[in-house]
Amino acid sequence: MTSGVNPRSATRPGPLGEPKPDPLAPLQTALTPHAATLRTRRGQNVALAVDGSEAAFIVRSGVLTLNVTMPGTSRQVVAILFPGDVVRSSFVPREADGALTSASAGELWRLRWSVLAELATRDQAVASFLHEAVSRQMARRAIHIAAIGQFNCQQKVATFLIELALRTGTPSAGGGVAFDLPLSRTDVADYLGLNADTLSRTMSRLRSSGVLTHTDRNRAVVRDFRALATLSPATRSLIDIHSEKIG
Amino acid sequence: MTSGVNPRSATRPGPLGEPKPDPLAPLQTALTPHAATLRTRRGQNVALAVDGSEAAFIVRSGVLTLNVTMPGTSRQVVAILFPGDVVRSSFVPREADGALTSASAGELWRLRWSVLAELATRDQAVASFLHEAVSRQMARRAIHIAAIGQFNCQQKVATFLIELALRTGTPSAGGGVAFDLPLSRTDVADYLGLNADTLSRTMSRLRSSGVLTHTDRNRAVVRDFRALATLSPATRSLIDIHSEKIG
DNA sequence: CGGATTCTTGAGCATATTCAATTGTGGTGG
DNA sequence: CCACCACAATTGAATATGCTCAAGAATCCG
Repeated sequence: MTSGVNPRSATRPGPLGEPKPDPLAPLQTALTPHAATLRTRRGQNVALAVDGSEAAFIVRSGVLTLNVTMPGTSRQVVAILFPGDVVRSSFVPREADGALTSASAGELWRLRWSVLAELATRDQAVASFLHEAVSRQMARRAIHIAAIGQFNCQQKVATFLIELALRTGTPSAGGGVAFDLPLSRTDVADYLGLNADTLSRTMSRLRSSGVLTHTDRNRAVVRDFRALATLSPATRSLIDIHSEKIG
Repeated sequence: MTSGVNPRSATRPGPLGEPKPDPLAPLQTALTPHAATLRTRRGQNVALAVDGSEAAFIVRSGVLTLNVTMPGTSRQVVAILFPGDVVRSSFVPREADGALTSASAGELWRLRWSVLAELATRDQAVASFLHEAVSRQMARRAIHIAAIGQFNCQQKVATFLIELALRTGTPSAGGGVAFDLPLSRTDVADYLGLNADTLSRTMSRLRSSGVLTHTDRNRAVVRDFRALATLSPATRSLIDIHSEKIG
């Protein structure tokens, strides 16, 4: 059974092939004694609170989505979470039907927030990691908000593809970039504030214009990264954020 | 000169009139020795970095907007900042033309981030304040993202009005809620991912349907809060977030 | 009071949505 | 191995919602 689950997700090679060290390695000894390790499968939901009290989650591997559904509207994917990202239960407003959903097989650390906060007061590395993780996520959300609010359909899709290509892409034959699409069309549409039908149409247009190729339903190859890059107003910001994450 | 500047902004009475204690009072002695106090006027821009190094800003009074402009698109207001909110330079991605703009007269504390981070390691109250401030903001952004991504025009406008009414509203004669509109139509439109014309039209419709009244360009009265509340899918979440902020 | 903004409003238009039909995929069991 | 089913994705035609552009009204500020 090789389908669905991406065997590379645990080791996660860097963008365009550069190997990436695990940024959580230094924290492992500090955190693991207090953290529960959760293994998730595609589609699995993770409860946002541990018996009523606030929890913190640290993504070890895989991809998750943080979702919110306001009454009477369809779901909104508030953020796509990658390894190194941190979520607190309180990041999701109450009465908003929040959910943390695994998009691929992966691993999570879960701690009570009170415990993690306590650890942060003792261990400066933990405190600093938390601050930086949250700060990175704020910057990404700023891009996301700008994309949802100001971009047209094609720009939104291009932005999403570039985001993924930079995160999990590897060079493919012919100068392209290949990467997994851990999210379903519906997930992506809910992330971008688009209709799934419209999204599908837009991706088809990208495919027929030669920018994109699908080897598989869950895998894409960007044949012409340059062309794609010019389609998204956020390209420069995304590249910048991504290179920071490494250095 | 009473115009534009809201004389209440310094003391800031709570929602619907309950007096609200200054949540920053306990931190005053810890922070003020290291913070520069900036007084802003409506329309003023605040530089996001202090001579090249990362800065942190804590809103004392007034209202600010955090803006981002991707090349080739119009501006997006990423967040509206109220007293108690914290912003780091790194919350804005590079290459995104970030700006921190004052929407009303107000006061800011500015520190180098390195200094604030250092203070947080010594003083647990500071650390805890930072974590909670960021967490609150994450939750608000989740609502904002859901609003931009999923709501229609009327729902977006209703959501915005409720947000402001809960924040800065005071009961007015006849059971309504009166509050300042510190943002221009264009600002609000950029916040909601709408066209300014469309926004104006929508507010006119609310006005002619009796929900809303304008005494002044920068001041609004919600005559029927219930009716407005039913127009926004995020009402319950907003109320919840707002009541948390007090308790 | 006058000039410059900002806001409002209308008419026509464009983009994305809706709804429905069709095709494609992955998984299951014969 | 194939047939089948359920689900996801694609595609088309009609529609709706919000946008553009332009003109006029209101308000701000010197």
